[in-house]
Amino acid sequence: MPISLHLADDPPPERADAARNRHAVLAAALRLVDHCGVDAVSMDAVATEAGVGKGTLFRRFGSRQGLMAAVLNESETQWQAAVLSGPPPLGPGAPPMGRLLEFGHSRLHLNLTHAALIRAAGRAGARSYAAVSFSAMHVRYLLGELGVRGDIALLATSLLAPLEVPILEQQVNQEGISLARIEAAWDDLVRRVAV
Amino acid sequence: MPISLHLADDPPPERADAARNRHAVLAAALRLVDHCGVDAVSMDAVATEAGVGKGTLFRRFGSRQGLMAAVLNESETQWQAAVLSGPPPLGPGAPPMGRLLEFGHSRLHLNLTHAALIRAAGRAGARSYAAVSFSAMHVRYLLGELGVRGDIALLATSLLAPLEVPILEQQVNQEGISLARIEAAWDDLVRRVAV
DNA sequence: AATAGAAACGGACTGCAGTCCGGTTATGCC
DNA sequence: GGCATAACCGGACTGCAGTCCGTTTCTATT
Repeated sequence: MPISLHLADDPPPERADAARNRHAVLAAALRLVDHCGVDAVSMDAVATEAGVGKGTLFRRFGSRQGLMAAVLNESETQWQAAVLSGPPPLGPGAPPMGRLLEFGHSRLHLNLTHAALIRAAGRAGARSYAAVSFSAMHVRYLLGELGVRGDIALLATSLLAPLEVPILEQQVNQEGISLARIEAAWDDLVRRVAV
Repeated sequence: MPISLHLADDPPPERADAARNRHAVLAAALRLVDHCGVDAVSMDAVATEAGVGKGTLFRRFGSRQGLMAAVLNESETQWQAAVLSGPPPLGPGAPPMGRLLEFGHSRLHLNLTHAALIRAAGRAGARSYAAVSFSAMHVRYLLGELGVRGDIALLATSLLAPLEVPILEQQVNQEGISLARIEAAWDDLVRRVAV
């Protein structure tokens, strides 16, 4: 009596020790990142903290960027859930324009909060595919609801681009622009784009 | 009878051997980058090719990013000259909207052409300060000419953001979007923003 | 329960970015 | 022209990302 069946064999099932090690590595990485800051965490340190060999880290996560992307994914998943099914105006229930503006503010703050981690994750594995494509999909949907005409997909990209980490960090750290002003400018941009 | 006077002593004058070495390093780096591609060029290789020690490279350019930024700067300078004083519609003489659209297309192509170098230059020294601030300044100026109302500085940033390398590479390499479509979408964005 | 085979493990190994310090060379002054 | 000083030079050294391969551990089958 098998406890879990494995029907479509495309993804070969993960071995028990592999799963255990993956969780140990993720927990160790999260611990070290919280404690020392992203940039001070080396792969050797994570391996030692997790009690595994270095080869294991690279086998499971491919690279340092991949590991950081996996750590980042923990919080991104929560945020995505809040967008898809949390309370309005971020979640469903509010009018589309209200949701869109709230979405931008929320993403802006999240990008600044996780700036170092997002940078360390680079474009490996999860980020440029999970976070970016989720956000793009959601903005496309809201632009559709608003009845915006034109190349919705690229308009969505254009609205998300000014919220990217390097740009926000330039504005906040180099030019000393306040968050309130950035939010207001983004609201203005959205209103101009959304007819 | 001194050949060159040095009036304001704030920047202490560069020693002759230092200048010679800097040119040798830049020439060697450019040669190697053209020949092997940016990512295959190591600092040791540049030092050997230029016939100097590794310490010299790091003294003059600070980091690999700094060296790549210096290499990049050679072509950026040419482009800036074309924008400021070249033939219209990129240079002065054309109506502002025409210049703005041409500027975007030009920057888009340049960013894709130099994508690897721009990425390697990161946000060191020149890029996030020369190229970005030059572009921002120019777009602010054109938006002013167009009579656009609002937070011109941040609107300029918002227009430039979708032209950044990571976003263009995602669109072109991952999603297979054509350059023509990206150009058209940017034109559309500009027209929506510029009232 | 024993076994065969495949997948995962781990630590020694490589290559590169960046640092450091003793030696060298240019410049300003006498 | 000679000398003192400060800047520059260069290569050996460190630490980390990523690789490789012999060894161990799991799982399916009988």
